[in-house]
This record gives sequence, structure tokens and C-alpha cells, in this order.
Amino acid sequence: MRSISTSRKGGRKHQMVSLKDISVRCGVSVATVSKALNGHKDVSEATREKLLKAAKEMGYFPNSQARALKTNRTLNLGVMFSDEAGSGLTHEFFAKVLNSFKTEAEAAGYDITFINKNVGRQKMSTYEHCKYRNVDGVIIACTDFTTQDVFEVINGDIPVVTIDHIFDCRTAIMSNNEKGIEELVDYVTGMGHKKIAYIQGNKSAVAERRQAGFCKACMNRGIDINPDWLLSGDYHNPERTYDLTKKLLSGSDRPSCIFMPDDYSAMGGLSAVKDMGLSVPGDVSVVGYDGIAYSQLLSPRLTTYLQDTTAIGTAAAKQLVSLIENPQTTFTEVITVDGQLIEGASVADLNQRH
Amino acid sequence: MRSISTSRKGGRKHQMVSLKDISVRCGVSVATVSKALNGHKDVSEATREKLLKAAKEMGYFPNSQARALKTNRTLNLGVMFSDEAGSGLTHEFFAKVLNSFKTEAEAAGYDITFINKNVGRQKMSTYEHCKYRNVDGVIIACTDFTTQDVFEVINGDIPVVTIDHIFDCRTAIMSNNEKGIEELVDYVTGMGHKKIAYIQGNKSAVAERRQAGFCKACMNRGIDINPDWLLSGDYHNPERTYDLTKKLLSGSDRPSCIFMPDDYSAMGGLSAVKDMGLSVPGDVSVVGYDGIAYSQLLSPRLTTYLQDTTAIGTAAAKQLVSLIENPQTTFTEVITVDGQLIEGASVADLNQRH
DNA sequence: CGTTTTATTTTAAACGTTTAAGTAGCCCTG
DNA sequence: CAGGGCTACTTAAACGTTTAAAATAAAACG
Repeated sequence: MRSISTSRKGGRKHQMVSLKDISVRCGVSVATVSKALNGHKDVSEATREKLLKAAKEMGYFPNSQARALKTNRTLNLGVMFSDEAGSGLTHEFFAKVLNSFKTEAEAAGYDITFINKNVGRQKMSTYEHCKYRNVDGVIIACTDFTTQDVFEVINGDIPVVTIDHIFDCRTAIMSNNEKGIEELVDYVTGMGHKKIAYIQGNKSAVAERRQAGFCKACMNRGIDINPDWLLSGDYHNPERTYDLTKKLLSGSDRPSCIFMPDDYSAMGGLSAVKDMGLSVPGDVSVVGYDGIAYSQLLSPRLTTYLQDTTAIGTAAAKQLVSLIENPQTTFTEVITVDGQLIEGASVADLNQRH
Repeated sequence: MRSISTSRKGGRKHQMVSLKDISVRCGVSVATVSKALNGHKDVSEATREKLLKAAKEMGYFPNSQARALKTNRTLNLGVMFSDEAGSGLTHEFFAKVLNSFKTEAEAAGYDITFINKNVGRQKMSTYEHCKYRNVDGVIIACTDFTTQDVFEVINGDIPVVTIDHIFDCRTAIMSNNEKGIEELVDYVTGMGHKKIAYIQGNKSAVAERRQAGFCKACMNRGIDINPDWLLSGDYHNPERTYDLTKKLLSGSDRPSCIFMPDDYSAMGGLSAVKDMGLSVPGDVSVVGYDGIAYSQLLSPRLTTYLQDTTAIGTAAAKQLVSLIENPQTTFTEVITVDGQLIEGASVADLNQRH
């Protein structure tokens, strides 16, 4: 453990007013001030008012470090982003979830800190970092839940909520991926499509659930799944999706509709269609997933499934805070959040064709 | 100040191993352990090794709160997002800047905390919050720099770096907006355009600089600016831009090229062009600003100006850390970061027309 | 008016660090 | 051999809180 530079004590930092300052000015003990400010009952109304007034006048604010040291609570939540593609905050789904998580957490009085793996230039695991910073809880939102780092946190003793992945004994918030895909399949088959291709995202719990939903819905609708049209691609990767789309469309037998891994990737798919001299939805229909803002600014507007990121983030924060503040809260809750199909104009109605 | 619930001391939290534990096990004083682990010179190699080994075996990690309490340094940086449109993290430019800021800050050993306005359910200003959390520095990145909250921080005694806005006596990282617009104007006029319209973004320092660049470049190129074609719109607002674009195109005299406030808004503009039965770039050319990922997935690919978000975020972090660690660092530095024109296919070459 | 109860305040210890100052022990050196 | 200068430690105080326990004052009771 190398030294951190602590030579200049305080340095430019202004001296904050402390409980002691107030106690001196008002002629009471520090303990009384603390209790008055924290609303304990064993302090008279008169002194409480005097102290509150003084605190306000002197611009007092508690020192979070000292408080945390004593109480072992920091009012801080850690955010763990595995960020494998380096997209991190740029990923609209995560950014939106995080945004509403943040809003809800703030309303409950918590701050958000990103948990990284080196602090003060020394390496530590994510879990160690959480311990170091003493976060009261952690939210895990990432694409790859199979890393050592994730396991450590999951097996640790800090309250945890995961997004879109279920661990035994941990609370999870799940976007309803099966239902989303099923609704899309229902919609598309309702429009008369039978030749449906599906480009999956990266291998992950989410991808599995979506595929399961896809197969189930096709089954129910009596649609045969052509194994050649079930491709494994990447999330958030327009280039890859571009290639796969071209591949799908270059065969002699063409699907009439393609499910893209997500809206962002779909843009690659759309380019591929166009580059092959075909049109959407005239020659081939396309559906996305996510319901990101851009998808509705395209022409044709993309038919997609809007994930309720606000509800997901909010639920995550609520659950996490609840785990922290009422330790008896059950650990294993799984909360499913439904989304909503957005009917764009990227799926042709084959029923009207003849 | 209402009470925070501190009833259960520690609660589920695991007890961390402390310097005391190590000192007991190794039969030395706490001070020696501290100094050994912090690399002070007045401890023998033998004991240092013994202590380091013990620390590792026992899974010791320093307690950041205790350390901060003593040293007045938290290794924590505050992020201030004014977030007026509520877009927050969803804003690609900010998300990208923040992402690289985060990466660089982490490399320097700092964590990132979002500064909000209520902690433990009590309201406080952003500045008060910074004091409460004792952040070592703050980065301000927002659209509106004229709020009370911003002023308070700027006038405070915490190291600050601002993004895209200059205050006296504070370090600022500026995306080179004049140059960006000038290059775009040069490019567009080079393609033979003389009838150029400009939809501005929200009133702000950035908008002013861009407009200045626009006017200057037009002047230099001998282009007359038609006041009717200088509209004030909003950043990040496709709907507004849609309306303004329609307005521009419905006059008898049409511009041959339109500068959009930003790429995201541009998508609204593109829709407007299309909805009027016109084509890009056949009937009217369009340029954006920002160089977001989506802009290059459109067809035609958008001609735009890529802001170097990585360099901006990195520079911000570097400067902030430098301000913190070397107090003698000059306060008033302004760092300008150039971007790069991206030639898409949304601007017609009028020179070839005849 | 002594005694118990209740309301209010203070004392003191603790949380886990850092660090100035003090204390040995030891080796030099004039 | 007194004194100075190292080296390798230890002591003790401090950072700003919280809180159990003790102390005091005030009130109530029989």
C-alpha cells in the first residue's frame, strides 16, 4: 500500500463549522448539539431551537465521514458497470436506467458513486472497493454477469440489486424480455409474417430469455423456425448486425421479417437492407428492441419494444434502499417490469397484399 | 436537521479488519502499522514486510472515512450535472465526456460521485453537498451555467473545472466551437453553397461561440447572412428543429443548406425535409454538430463535426487532479480541444451541378 | 420534607486513521 | 565519555461524530 499524499493538512480547504463550534457558542455540550440536530427526544424545546438557529446561522453541515465512521452508514450507493464494450454510460439503456435509479436514490437521501478498481492508485477488486468506500448498497448493471468481480460482490455481505440477471438469494429487477419478444412475434405474425429471422445478442441471460420467448411464441403461433435464420450476433453492434443482415438477405430464400438484437444494432441492419437495394418495409420488415429515442426518428419509424427504463431504475433504487433500511426485507425478490410495444412503420402488413 | 436512522450499529455489515487488528497480531503499535503501509521511511524493512504480509493475509483495507476524517482528502470527485431538460446521462455528449473523465480520474485513483441536492432527506445546495461529502474537486458540465447553484460552487473554495463555459479564475475545458463551425462553413461554401441557414441551440456560451464562428466564417467567405435564416432553436430537441426546418423550407426563397443545432436535433430536421417531399442532399443539404454515433448510421450519413469527447473528459480530469494535488497550479487555465469534420453525404456538391 | 420519578444535560468512550513529538538504543566522533 | 546524530519504534492527540451511561436538575409523590 503506497502512500497517498497527505502532506498538506487541509490545504486550500476551508474549515467547516463543527458541532464543537456550535456547542461553544451556545454554552452546551457537543452531545447536546448532536442530539438536538438529530431530533432525539431528550433535549428541551428551548435549547433545540437555540441550537438549530445557531447551526443555521453558522452554516453548519455535518461531516459525512465522521458520521459514517461512527454509524457505519454512508448514505452512498455503489454502481457497478461491467462495461465490457467500453460503451459504459454511452449505452442508452443503461444510461436511462441509471438516470432514474439516481433520481430515486437521491429522493431517498442517497448519493451514487461509481465503483472502479483502483483507488489511490492501488488495485482492488470491486468488492474490496465497496468495502473501502463503505457503500450501503450496490447495484449491478452490466452485460456480463459471469466475472469474478461480480461473484465476489454477490457472495459478499453488502445489499445488492441486479438488473436483468437473477442470482439465488439476491434481489433482481428484470425487464420482461420474454413477454416483449412474444408480443413482437404476435404482432408480426398478426401482420401475416411466417418467415421470421432472429439475430440474437451476446450470450447472456437476457439473450436466453429473449430467445426462449421467441421460440415459445413461434410455437404457439405455429411458425416454423428456420435454424439458418437464428443467428447469434452482438448487442449494440451495428457493424456486426449489418453483416448478419446481409447474410440473411443474400440467400435464395429470404425471411420476410428480421428481429434485430436491439434498436441501435438495427440501424446497421437497416443500412444493410438499403445497401442491398431493398426497402423497409416493402421488401423486408424489421423490428428492433429497446425503444430508444432514435428509433422513432428514423424513417420508417422502427417497430420495437420499449423497455420501461424508468420503472426499472426506480424499482432497483426502491428495493436497494429497502434492503438497506429494513434488513428483514426478503433477499430473493424478483421484480419483473413490463414494457410496451411501439408500432412503427417498419413491419409490412402482408394481409393486405392480395 | 432530522435524524438519520442510526439505530442498528453496523447491522448486517461485516466487521472490517483494522490497523489495530494487525498491530495486535504483530505486536507493534498502530502507528507503526500505519506508517509501514503508507510507505513512510522510519520503519525497518523487516517489520514493514512482516506487516505488509499480515495485512494481505488478514484482508486489510483502509477505511476511507477514517482516513478522510484525518487527512481531509477523500479521493472523491463530484460531478455536477445541471440536467435542465432531465436528459442527464442520456445526453450522448455529456455521457461520453463523463465516461472518459471517469476513466482518467480512476487511473489517478479518484472515485466519482454525483452531487445532488438532498442527502439523508434534507435539502442542501450543491455546494453544501460538496462540503458535506468533502469531495476533493468538482467538475461542472451542464447546459445552464447561470444558476445560483453553479455560482455558489464557482465562488467556493473547492477546485473546479468547467466544461464548455469560462469563468474568471477557474479552469475550463472548451470544445473548440468556433473552429468547428468555421470548418463546416468552409466546407459547405467550398461545395458551392451560398444560401446558408443556421438553427441555433439554446442561449448559452456554446451557442454564442458557434454563432460567432458562423458569422465570422461567412464574412470571410463573402457570404451574406439572411437574418430570416438565423433561427434560435433548442439543443437536443428534434421536434423543435423539425418545426423550424419546415419553416425554413416553406418560404419562397429556400436555403440550399441548413446548419442544425446538433446531430440529435438534426434527425428532426431530416424528417421535416422528407415530410415536405424534398430530399437530402438533392434538394437541401444538412449539417449537424457533435458527431454522435447515430449520425453515421443514417442515410445519407450526416456531415457533422465530431467533438473530441475523449480528449475533453481526459483533460478535465487531468486538470482537476492537478489542481487538487499541486495547489500552485494556475487557476485560470483555459484548454481548448479541437474536433474534426466528418464528411458524410448530406451536403450536395453544387460545383458539379452545371 | 425525604424520596422516587422524570426531564434534561454532561461525561466519556468509541469509530479507524494519521502524525507530531517523544523515547530508546546504537554508533560515531572529538 | 559527553554529546550528537541516526534508526526504529511508541505515545498520544486529533479529526467530527454518535451514544451509552452517569450526573444533575426539576418535578411529583406520599
